[in-house]
Order: sequence, then C-alpha cells, then structure tokens
Amino acid sequence: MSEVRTRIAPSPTGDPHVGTAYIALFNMCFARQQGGKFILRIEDTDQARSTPESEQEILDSLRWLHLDWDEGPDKGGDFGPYRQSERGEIYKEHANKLVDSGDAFYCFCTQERLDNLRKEQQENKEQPGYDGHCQALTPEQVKDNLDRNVPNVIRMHIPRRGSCVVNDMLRGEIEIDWHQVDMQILMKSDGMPTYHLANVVDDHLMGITHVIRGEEWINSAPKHLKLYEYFGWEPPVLIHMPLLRNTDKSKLSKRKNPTSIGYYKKMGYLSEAVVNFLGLMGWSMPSGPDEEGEELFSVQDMIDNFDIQRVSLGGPVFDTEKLDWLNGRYLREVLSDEEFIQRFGEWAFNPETTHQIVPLIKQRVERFSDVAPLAGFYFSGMPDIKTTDFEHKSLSQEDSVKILQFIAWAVEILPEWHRDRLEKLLMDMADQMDIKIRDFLSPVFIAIAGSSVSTSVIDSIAVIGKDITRARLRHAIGILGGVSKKGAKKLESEYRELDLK
RNA sequence: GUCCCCUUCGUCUAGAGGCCUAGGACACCUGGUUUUCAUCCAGGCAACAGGGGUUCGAAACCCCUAGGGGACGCCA
Repeated sequence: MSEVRTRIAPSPTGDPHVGTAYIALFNMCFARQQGGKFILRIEDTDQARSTPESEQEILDSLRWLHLDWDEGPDKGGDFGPYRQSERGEIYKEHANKLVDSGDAFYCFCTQERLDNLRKEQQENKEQPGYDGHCQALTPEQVKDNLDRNVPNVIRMHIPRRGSCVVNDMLRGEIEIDWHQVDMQILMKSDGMPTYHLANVVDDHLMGITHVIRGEEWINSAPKHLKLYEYFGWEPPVLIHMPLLRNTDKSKLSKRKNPTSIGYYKKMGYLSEAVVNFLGLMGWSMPSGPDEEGEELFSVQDMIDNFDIQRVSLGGPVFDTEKLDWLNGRYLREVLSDEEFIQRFGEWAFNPETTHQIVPLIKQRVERFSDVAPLAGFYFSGMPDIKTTDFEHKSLSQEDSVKILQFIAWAVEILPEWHRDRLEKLLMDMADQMDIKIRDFLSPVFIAIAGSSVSTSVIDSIAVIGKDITRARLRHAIGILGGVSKKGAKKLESEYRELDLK
C-alpha cells in the first residue's frame, strides 16, 4: 500500500480551537507512526467568515503546540496550493464533470423558495431537504437560465432508495438510508465550492489515505462516499473521533469553556502539557504487565506507542483540572531550573507585552518595588474577587452583571483588538445604557484587574487580550451569581436594542 | 421530529469472555515529611445505565429499554 497521508483542515473563521488541535494531534500521530505524511490545508471557502488573521492565528497556535505538518500553505509541497480559495478552478472543473456525467445538476431555486420549503417540511414533520425541483428542468431550460445569468448552484444527485454503508475504522459499519441524505449543494452561487465537494476533491488530489475527523461528520459521510463513487476514486479510510465536551456533556463550546488555544498559552500552560492533555482525551498509553500506562508523555512517546484502535469512543469532558496537575508536573519535574527561567521569561517578558505595560505603570510608580503589585494582574490567572468587591454607590449587582455580560458579548464580534476601538465600544455602550462611564467601568476594573485601584482598564483589556478578557469577565459574572437561562434571554433582547458600532 | 453515534468511579481512563473482590490517574478526605504553605509519601472515598439473552463463566458478545450527544445550512 502507498504512503499514509493524513491532514488537518481548519477553517479560518475564528479563534484557534482546542478541538482543531485535538484532531490535528491524532492525525499527526497516526501519520508519523505509520511513517507517513501529515498535511495542513486551509478550508477558506466561506468567503463571508474566513479571515487571513484567523488563518495566521491558527497556524501560529498549531506551531506553538509543535503539531508540525509536512506540507501546507506556508511551506508548500507537491500537492498545492494548500488553501482552498486558491483552488477555485479545480473545483469548478470537477463540478462541471459531474454535471456532464449527470451526477449533479444546476439548481436555480431562490433562497426564499428554499426557506419556505424547509419551513413547510418542518411543519409537516417531514425530513427537511431539497425537493428535487430543478432536477426536472430540460437541458434547454437550463441553458436558457444560464444564458440569462440566473443565479444558480450545483447540487449532487442522491439515490432515492436504499442505504449507504459507511465503514468507520473504529466503529465498524454504519448504515444510513439515502432518504436521510439531502441533495447537497456542491457549488455555491458565489462560485465557491461547499465543504463537501472541496473536501472530497482535495483529499483525493492530495493523496489523503486516512481521514481522521470529528464525529459530527458521520452523517455526511454518505455524500462524500457518493462523490468518490461519481468521480471513480477510491475513498480514504474514515475514522471519526469522539467530540470534546463541556462539563454538561454538550459539544465543547466557547460559551461554556475557554476553547481558544491562545487562552491556554496566555494562562501560562506549557505547550507540552496542553498537547499531552489532549492526548489523554480518548487515548491512553498502553499498560505494561505490572504497571499502568504513564500519563505524562511527550508527543514523540505518543507517536512511538500510537495505535488508533486504542481510541475510546465516549466523548471526553474537557475538564482542565487534570491539565493543571499535568502542567505542574512539567514545570517541576520536566523542566530544569535553567529551562524554567527561560520559558517563564519568554512567557512573561516578551517584548510585545512588556512594551505595552511599562508605559502604563511607569507613571504610577515611585519604586521598582511598586511594580509587582501594580502589574501583577497582567500575569495572574483569575483575580481573587468576592461579591462585595463589586458594591457600588449607584450600581446594583444586577447592573454589574449586565455590564459585564454586554461587554463579553460585544467583545466577541469586535473586528480588531485595539485600545481605541475598545474605548469607543465601551463609551458607546455606557452612553446607550445611560450610565456614566465612570460608574460603568467600575465593575470592569474589578473583573479585569481585581481592584478599582489600577491602570486604565481599557488599556489593560487591550494588553491582556481577548482570551483572558473573556475568561475574566466570565469569572466575574460567575462570582456575581451568574446569569440564569431566563435572565440571559432578557439580557439578550436588551443587548440587541443597543446600537453599537 | 427523523436519522446516526455513544454509555466503567464526580472527571480522564485500564479492560479484546475466566488474570475483576473491576486497576490507575485527577479531584476530594485522612495521616506522615516540611518552621508555614506547596511539593513529596502513605491510606481512604468512589463506577461496569437498566432489563433480557448467549455461555460452564459476561464489564466485555447479541437484543430491547433508558440516558447523553451529534447531524438534519448556498457554515465548516
């Protein structure tokens, strides 16, 4: 059999996610253990949501974790380009091939018609899906529409009867009825392919032999297998990993958990510990005859002992308590004093943040000994705060929660993380909530700096960054008793009333 | 709602029909070491979702039920 090739295919539409790193780790271990190659491909076919910044951050994060790839947009390879937005012609060509062979068809249905159709189907409790309307079009009608530049998409044909057997290396045979599968859009009206087409075409063209991905893809596997069949290609081996979970067992989400890799870096975790912890999710070192498998292991150890069959299928809860313990072991058992000094220095005193912090504290100190108390919160985890710290002459506890929650939401969609942008946002918000900025910022000081005596809170937010800001706001809201489900609804509608720019 | 996946201590997991009186780790509790604390060491608490089969024998294999999760987009 030819060389094993696996890939990680992140979509640059947000913060680098630990789930991406998780899947990357298993792809990398499998490839390395098999003596194969591990490829990075950027799936940026969603033009509305993909950003170059996000791509950069994802690459940086994966690099930080040493999940190194052999081919990718940054280092090239024989199967490029490795960014889907640069492969437009390839997809077009392949989609056309399917149209010509009769395995796909043009669809001219409007968004409105599809929305109504879906609504109707849901009301009638039918399986939502395309009704095949445009399949009935004659070649002449299609040509006519095309000539008149009617907006269109290309959809794949799906058998109406029978079922598809998906063979998963870990789960065995999974049978899914074809009538559960929609006539998937392959090419969007903007000329870009959907995930399903791009993924299949690229995996084939890039020689991917094993697709290791999240469990959420099981249900669309029939579409993918059908595409391989239409093209006359041999499908890769499919392996669906369990999904990382929140404490309540739902799919890991940033609303309930810090999911950004950047958060763990900024909180002062070692990349080795983070990767090690990820390796403990659904996998374990084999035990010897008289000893249990060691839980502290390097990526190389993991590769040396890797066996994909050892993956357990129950969705692991991403509970960082064990990560804390593991990180502590790395710090005190694995790192020498010299290494500790170096690694700590790199973390705390990198020129970028130091240059931002010094001007803020310089004007407020009289001795160097004043620096640590004043700047400590920049480097700390969550501030040690109590409900009473938020007591304020004109703000109730509910007001404080509201302010913090609104900021948390607003900050989420901020296009750029810059002090002036933040300032404008907070000023705007205070103004619209009809609260004096001075009062408005009071709970923010406590949440971010742990004290009302501190450097400018807006500058502080700018320095500590989105990940830590988000975490501290969440932490403070938690201290204040949190937001109930009902309360959240009310807050959300109030929040939507605000006109924030 | 329909389909699919999953199910061992609170959490991460070991377990490939007899080695299971179910093992380890985190967390928690107790004790020891330490001027304190942390570390470290010793000990403790704590689970096979339920019910039916198959078998001499089931945590493991099969079926049903329940619970959890996921998917049902011109998102990936």
